[in-house]
Amino acid sequence: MRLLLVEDDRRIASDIASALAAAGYVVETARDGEAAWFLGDTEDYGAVILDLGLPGMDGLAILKRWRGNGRHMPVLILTARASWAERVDGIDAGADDYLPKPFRMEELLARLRSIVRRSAGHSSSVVSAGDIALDERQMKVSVRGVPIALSPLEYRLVAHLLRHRGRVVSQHELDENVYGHGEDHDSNALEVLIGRVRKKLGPDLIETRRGFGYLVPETPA
Amino acid sequence: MRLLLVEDDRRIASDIASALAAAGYVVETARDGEAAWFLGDTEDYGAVILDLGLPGMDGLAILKRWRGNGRHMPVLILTARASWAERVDGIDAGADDYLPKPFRMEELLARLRSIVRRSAGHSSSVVSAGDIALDERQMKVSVRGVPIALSPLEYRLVAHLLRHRGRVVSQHELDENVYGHGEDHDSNALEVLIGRVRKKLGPDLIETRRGFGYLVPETPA
DNA sequence: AACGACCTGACAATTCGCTGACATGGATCA
DNA sequence: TGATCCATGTCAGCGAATTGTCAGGTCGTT
Repeated sequence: MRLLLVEDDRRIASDIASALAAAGYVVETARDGEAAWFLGDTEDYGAVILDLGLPGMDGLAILKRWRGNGRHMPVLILTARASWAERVDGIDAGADDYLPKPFRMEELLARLRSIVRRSAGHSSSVVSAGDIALDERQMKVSVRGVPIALSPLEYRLVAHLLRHRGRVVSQHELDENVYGHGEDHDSNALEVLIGRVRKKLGPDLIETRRGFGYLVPETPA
Repeated sequence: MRLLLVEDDRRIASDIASALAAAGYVVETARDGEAAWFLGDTEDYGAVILDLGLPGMDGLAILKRWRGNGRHMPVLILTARASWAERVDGIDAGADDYLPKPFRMEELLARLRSIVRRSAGHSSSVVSAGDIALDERQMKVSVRGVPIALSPLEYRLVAHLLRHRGRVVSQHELDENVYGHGEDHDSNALEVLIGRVRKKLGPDLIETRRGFGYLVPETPA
């Protein structure tokens, strides 16, 4: 999953970014309000982590402008200011959650999982489709209860497809969420990856929609 | 909106209930775990406010059982225990938000608004005309429930016609929406495409309006 | 009847996605 | 250091699906 991290302090940003990367996310960072606003408005992220103490543009104003433009990705606000009035403001501005500094990285990850899960309309950190189950907390995939070892890229691919099961996901969207970004697309790396995942998880999990993308069907019970 | 408030302390329960009532909610209260679990499992609430310090049954266990039974209403957890580990547990159990006591009533209301807002906003994206149903999320077309495989161009054609069913769509408009733009057509590619779609979905779906374009009637059959 | 709009079947060129084989490069360990 | 494994990218080729073209046919309108 692709995340936007908005944090002006380089040290903190890199700490958070590496923790997120270790948890399997693709992270992009913005260090000022302008960049944050532009990226959040034009790119698609699975979630945004937004520090309110920004130079250039107020974080809440950015959030409100995103929401005003119909951007609905989940947003987790970070701030040193922890008064309840601030929290109310943040939540009413359209934030999905609010985390006061200092915080434990574990809590950040838990809240992130929560808002992502919620925005996908699920209530468990385990998603399943057919015989396949994905446990996002443990980053573990199993087929009929048998755990299957996946490489990092394979895991991201499966995770994104399962989070969006029941919907056709374009190759471009997969590119963005599995690989970082900016890859020249004269390569068939994605197709190879799909093939490898199919070999491991069975050929029926991922359907091809020629010309459009891939689909993991919703399990019809 | 109808809410379930789970809180064993009568004093606190009535304080919260009256604040919620003042904000325009209809509130029902459960004072022990058994009642809470039963009500949450059988009734439909817009949201649940769940105090963890319950007699009878642990709040998190109740929440997990709800989620396990497919109850997806938004849940806001209240608790005096405010350690980060507890919060992580609550969120991972499927809570939508977590509010440590003591709290301001304004913050409770703000968080409630937030989780309710979040849980709304799920639309179906299925269009149908007569026997034909189009699921735009899955890019799937079915006739009388039987899924039919369509090529990309065929799908775009059907999608555009169904989105604008009940009105005549000109060949030019179809050209623009099915193919990119700028095609000189001395070709009858579009007519061929129409033919192929009719062969797959039945000859009655698309009517020809000679000299004007094509029409998918609002509800044939 | 004549004309033009539209339909149909057949065919060929092209595109698309899949696969197996190989190359690269980083991590690990003796 | 060198051997080895694993993850991943690249490439070439295959096979099938897709789609434009064309050559008639059909139908409706005047």
